[in-house]
Amino acid sequence: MPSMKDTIIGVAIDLFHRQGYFATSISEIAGQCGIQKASIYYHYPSKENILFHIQQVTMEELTAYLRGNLEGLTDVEDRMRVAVRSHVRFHLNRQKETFIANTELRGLTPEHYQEIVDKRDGYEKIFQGIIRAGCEAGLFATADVRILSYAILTLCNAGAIWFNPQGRMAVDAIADIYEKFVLRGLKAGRLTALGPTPANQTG
Amino acid sequence: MPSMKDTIIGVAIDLFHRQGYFATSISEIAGQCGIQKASIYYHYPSKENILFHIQQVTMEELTAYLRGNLEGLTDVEDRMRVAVRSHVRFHLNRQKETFIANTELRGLTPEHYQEIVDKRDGYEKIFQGIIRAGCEAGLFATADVRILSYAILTLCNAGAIWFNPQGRMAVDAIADIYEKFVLRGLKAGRLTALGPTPANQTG
DNA sequence: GACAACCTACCGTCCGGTAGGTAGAAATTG
DNA sequence: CAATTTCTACCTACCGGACGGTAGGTTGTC
Repeated sequence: MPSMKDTIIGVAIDLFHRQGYFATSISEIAGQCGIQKASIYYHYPSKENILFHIQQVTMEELTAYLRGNLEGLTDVEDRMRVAVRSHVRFHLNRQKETFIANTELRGLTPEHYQEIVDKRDGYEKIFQGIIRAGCEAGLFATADVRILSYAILTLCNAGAIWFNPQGRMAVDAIADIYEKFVLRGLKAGRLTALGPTPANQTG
Repeated sequence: MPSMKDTIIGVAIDLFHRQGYFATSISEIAGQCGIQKASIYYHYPSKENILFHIQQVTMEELTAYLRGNLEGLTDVEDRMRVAVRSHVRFHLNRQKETFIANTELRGLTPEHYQEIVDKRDGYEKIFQGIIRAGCEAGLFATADVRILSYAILTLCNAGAIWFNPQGRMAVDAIADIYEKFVLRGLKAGRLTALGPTPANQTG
């Protein structure tokens, strides 16, 4: 049987995901936990702290999962493939938390906001390191590393928005699609020589 | 001199973008417009209606921009390139509005929500049509068309999050990076035959 | 009897929205 | 042309309700 502390987090994750942080009230969380509003404050000091706790744990586990998966791998392409798969898998398996972590930054106090942003930066740096290594090895087409890393991470987040655990697609099948798309997108090679882009895009 | 109706929208776009819809009050919008809270209700019937108006106009203009850019193009690859550039350009040039349209869906009434989602579906269908044509022509690697379209659109949205109009990167340079990444990612070809993916990704 | 884990009852604040009024420009009318 | 009405674009003042959070009491267990 989970502790009430954990139950609160679970309910909060569910509600924040469904309705958003600001649209969810403490009484609502308490109600779904089967306790009164004031009892929430026995376990957590504030509503913001619940949100912060969710984000903190999610970011730490996301990073730990990636590090664990990358451990021992040296080949750049392998590392990139594994990194993408790790990212996608975590986001699909922990759909609600990662969605909250991606969209509810604004509910945090400035200090907590900074802490989460720092954690996210650290996570992104792992991807940027792989991309940079791939570019230097001549394996990836050279482009702005930060832009590429944001692009890849955002792209993989997409899955978490529409993914339905009961739906027809399995996590691994989705990870496959993203992995191939990203690796092809990164790769240098003759396929990149596709001639000039169509003209006349003023706007 | 812009009308007060337009001023309100402009201020609302700015505040919704900076603070979020729920964290922005009507009095705050009114304050920045130099009028009283109640006067807002002379121009718009509700706070939600202001949000809806922003989203509706943005989605309509986004779609019109894409259709205009695609007009007359028949080659699938050309169409995809232009579609990506169109999407990226609009999102960078109309950064605040598109950000709101992407993140503040929850503030809408069910009816208005449905209306915006329908508009977005229509926009996505244009991309899906191009992808499908590319797959059928054997030009693009075959994969789930809907997943690919979400991936591409989300990927291109990424720019609007961090883009700084005063920063070092020009809109066209960013559009270039995304265009190349997406086209490589989509293409069928020998570079996709990269051997099996690294093993052991249990989660 | 100490402490964990709840409860009831309440507070101050803020927010979206409304009621009703007013100054002045524009339109209508004799 | 002058008198009057109508309309636009605002205003002040207020309401009901919800929300985050607090004070302080109660119950059951070690």
